[in-house]
Amino acid sequence: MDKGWGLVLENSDQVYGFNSSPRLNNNRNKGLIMFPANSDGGEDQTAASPPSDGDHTVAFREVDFFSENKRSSNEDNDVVKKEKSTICKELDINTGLQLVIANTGRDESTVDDEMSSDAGDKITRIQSVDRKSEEKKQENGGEIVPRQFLTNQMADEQSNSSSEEKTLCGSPKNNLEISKNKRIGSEESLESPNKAPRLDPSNTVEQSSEAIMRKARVSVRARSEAPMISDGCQWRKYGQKIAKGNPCPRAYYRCTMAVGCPVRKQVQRCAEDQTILITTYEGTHSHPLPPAAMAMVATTSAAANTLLSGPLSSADGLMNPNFPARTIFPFSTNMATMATISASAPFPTITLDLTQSPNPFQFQRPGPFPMAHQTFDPAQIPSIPQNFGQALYNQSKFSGLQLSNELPGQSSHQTPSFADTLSAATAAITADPNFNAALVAAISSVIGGSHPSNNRNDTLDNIAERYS
DNA sequence: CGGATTTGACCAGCGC
DNA sequence: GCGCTGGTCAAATCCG
Repeated sequence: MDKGWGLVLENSDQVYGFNSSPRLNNNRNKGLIMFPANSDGGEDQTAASPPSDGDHTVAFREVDFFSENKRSSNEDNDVVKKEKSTICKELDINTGLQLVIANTGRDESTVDDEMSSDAGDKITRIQSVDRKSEEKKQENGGEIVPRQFLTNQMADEQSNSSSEEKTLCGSPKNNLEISKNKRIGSEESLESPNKAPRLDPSNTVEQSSEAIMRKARVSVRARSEAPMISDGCQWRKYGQKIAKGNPCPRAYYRCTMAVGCPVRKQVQRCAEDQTILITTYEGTHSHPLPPAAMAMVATTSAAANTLLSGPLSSADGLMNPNFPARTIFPFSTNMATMATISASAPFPTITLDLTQSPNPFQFQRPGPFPMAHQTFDPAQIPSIPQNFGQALYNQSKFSGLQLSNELPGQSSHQTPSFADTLSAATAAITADPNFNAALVAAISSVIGGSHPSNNRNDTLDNIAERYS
């Protein structure tokens, strides 16, 4: 993984100029996005073989949602490498299970105390017991899945894990849901486009690491009539399927920026709300990326790391099993999911929900940014490399955003909450040329980006103190 | 003509 | 073992 991770501000022109492929300029594979065009828009927005947007005739302003005008720094690269290295170490011990174990342990402690009071014990057991049988036990009710929330959605997910997208769509108000993998085979099948044999537990660390990275998914939900989100990478559609429970077809794309790049993404519209486009990224690019793609890559990769970084560090204070999920995430009813770490899905998935506002992409002006009423503590999500977070933070500042970890109940006149940040980012995205930076900043917050001006640990401590 | 998309077929995992 | 489902392949087709 030689791509950069840090983000450095650059001229956004470069971003938009990246996709030079004629295809990308016409109605094919145009990743893009999300804003209904202004009345005077006039841009040709025919969707290209969208998974399901054939019915959408509205013209939209094409926007490179994730195109980024930043470059990575070597420092950030190092940081990421370190984190990956950590994962590898874990994998070295137990390649196939580590991811699940790690996530399970972390999430259960992060999410729900009632269900995870015995987190440590579970981790131990899971490590020494066949995961399949373990899951079976849990699913049979003999043992509650610790990482899941006590929500209806959770029940739904346990009974129906066929589609993470569906799950997410079905309960937009759940801000954080955590679970674990259920299927390893399918995950591993993705390891190789050519149906490579399943991973052998004795595989090299590198292989396992890659496999794990591929398992992690980052899903982005956003209202968009456009067929696909532009993220700066070049994608080639290689399949389309009608997934159960969703009349909208799911399109499969593969990164074509480099031969053999394992990154794939799925694009599908939400069954409940077809204006919501769900883009799920999976894998790690095996090639240098253009600035335009940095943001998304950094985001998804960081998110993936978040999911895969192993048992949460106690330093983060997230291991406290006494955290009532709903207390930590007292989301208001009028706000959709901000960030979701899904476990019922076949893969550990973190969902970045950008559908907060009725239609965040219809925002007319950049500021003042709308303040969300819900709060989301980024600290509840395992951290990503500090430098990365710093870079994003700096970027966010550049975009006129402020990141914070406001606690639930805290007055918004202090620093904006995560939700605020995301909302702000969303708003900025809709009207600010630097929207990319804003988005990245917001997302980075979701996935744990840190920044010096916010006392993340203090926030956690406060939470722990308040709710433990 | 080259590259991307379409789409039916195929494969593997999972549940019954 | 069989059927269902998700994911992928690859030939046919489309398009600039």
